[in-house]
Amino acid sequence: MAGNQTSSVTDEIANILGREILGGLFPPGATLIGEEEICARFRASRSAAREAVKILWAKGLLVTRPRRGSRIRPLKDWNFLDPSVLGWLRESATPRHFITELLEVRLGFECEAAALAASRNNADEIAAIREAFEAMRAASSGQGDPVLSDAAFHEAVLAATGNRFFLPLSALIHTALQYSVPTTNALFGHQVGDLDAHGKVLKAIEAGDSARARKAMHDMLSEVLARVRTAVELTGAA
Amino acid sequence: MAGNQTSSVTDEIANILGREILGGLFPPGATLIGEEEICARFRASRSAAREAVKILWAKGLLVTRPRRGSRIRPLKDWNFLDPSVLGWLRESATPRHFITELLEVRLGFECEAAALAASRNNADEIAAIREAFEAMRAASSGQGDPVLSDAAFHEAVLAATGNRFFLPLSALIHTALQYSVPTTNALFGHQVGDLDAHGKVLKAIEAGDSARARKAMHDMLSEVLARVRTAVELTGAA
DNA sequence: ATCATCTGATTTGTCAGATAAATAATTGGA
DNA sequence: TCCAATTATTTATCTGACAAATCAGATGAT
Repeated sequence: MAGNQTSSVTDEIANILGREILGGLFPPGATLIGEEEICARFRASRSAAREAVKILWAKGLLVTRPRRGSRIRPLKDWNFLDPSVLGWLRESATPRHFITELLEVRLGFECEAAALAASRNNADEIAAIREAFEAMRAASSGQGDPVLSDAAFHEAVLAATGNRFFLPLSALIHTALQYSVPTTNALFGHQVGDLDAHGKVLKAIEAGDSARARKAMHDMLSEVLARVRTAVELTGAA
Repeated sequence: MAGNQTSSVTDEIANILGREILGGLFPPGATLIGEEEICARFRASRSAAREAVKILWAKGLLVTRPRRGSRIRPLKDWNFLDPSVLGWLRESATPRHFITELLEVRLGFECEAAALAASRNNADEIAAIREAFEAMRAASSGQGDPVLSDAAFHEAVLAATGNRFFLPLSALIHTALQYSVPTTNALFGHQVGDLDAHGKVLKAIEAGDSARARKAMHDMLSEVLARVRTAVELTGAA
């Protein structure tokens, strides 16, 4: 992910401030630095500063009012499932708690997603799951990125639900994998067992067996959770 | 919901354009009207127009590029769980499919949330669930808003998970209830049975019984789903 | 004729400065 | 001490300008 492809001034400001907010530099209830100070700090115009703050506002991180400045909102209003917010959080999160939290949520909706994908039985979308599975197999023998193919598998399952509200959760999965796959791989080597688990999910969905798909997904994620917990104990709690 | 409390120019533009995008006026791949046209249409400055577009960008609806304008992104990139996006979608959604989709997702994560809330066993947060339950009881006899107290109950469960990533889902619950409660109430009158179902969830969580909490939540949501399907059949499919 | 390159037009990105509106802080009077 | 008017500060909006990116068409070479 080297490509720091010269993002715009506005995005740069939004990213840095977002990172600082998620990192705890501006906790809920605090007030962000004012527009003028943002301009000075980033050597940018007020337009850029304002648009950056609007981005943070759009993600639920703060509210702005004349004279009062930008006040950080309570955590319950933060859009933790937003891709950018997840990214900012990832950079400052304590690994142990972070990955456990992500897996708890995945355990909730991914099992249901697998069940729905099986019941929906859409040929094209199931084919996409199969392709991602083949990519994972290739990646397990060194051909391709294991994180990306793994993420593609799970995202394909979400798409196969035919339910729009599952789609935004792919960002969470992506973040979780970026975190957990390298960690567990470093300790246990390539996860051939994980490939089998994914295969079981795929087969259950192909068979249109909702209950089996749900269980296969549940088993797989529980396994990952157990492995991560083991890894944490070995490396020491963060 | 009378309070159209004179939102800012920027918000006004973002709301209207967001509604139009979610309503299908600008489908994925299409290009939004340009900044100049936005200025003309809303009689606003370019600053306001640009900040509005930035909001839509922040929610994943579009990408902007010089000369190419704002291109609407594919559905998979839309932040369907964002409160504003949900609101815009609600205004133009076909009721039958919409409410079913929402319940499918709730069935996924709310059962897990109830189980987590039970295992976490945080006294303060469980007290909040109980309070919301009492508010529901009051609302069922005409004292207070049934939608708000119902939403408060479910949001309290999410908060009791101690997991930040469940919090943003409260917007989805709120939207779902605004939709389903009036619909089912109109057909079946006040839902006393629903109150019992909520009571079972509360008791399981208070007892710290994860499995029972999960099942109670599942039973309740399945019941709602069944009721909504019945209601749809009675009123005619949309 | 086909392709690459150059030129111009169009649209977003950024900057600068000014005025309006909202609200916190201060001040003055009763 | 308390309340009301005033002042100061911050965001909200507007205007106008230039920069940068990119598409479309013209130009030229092979």
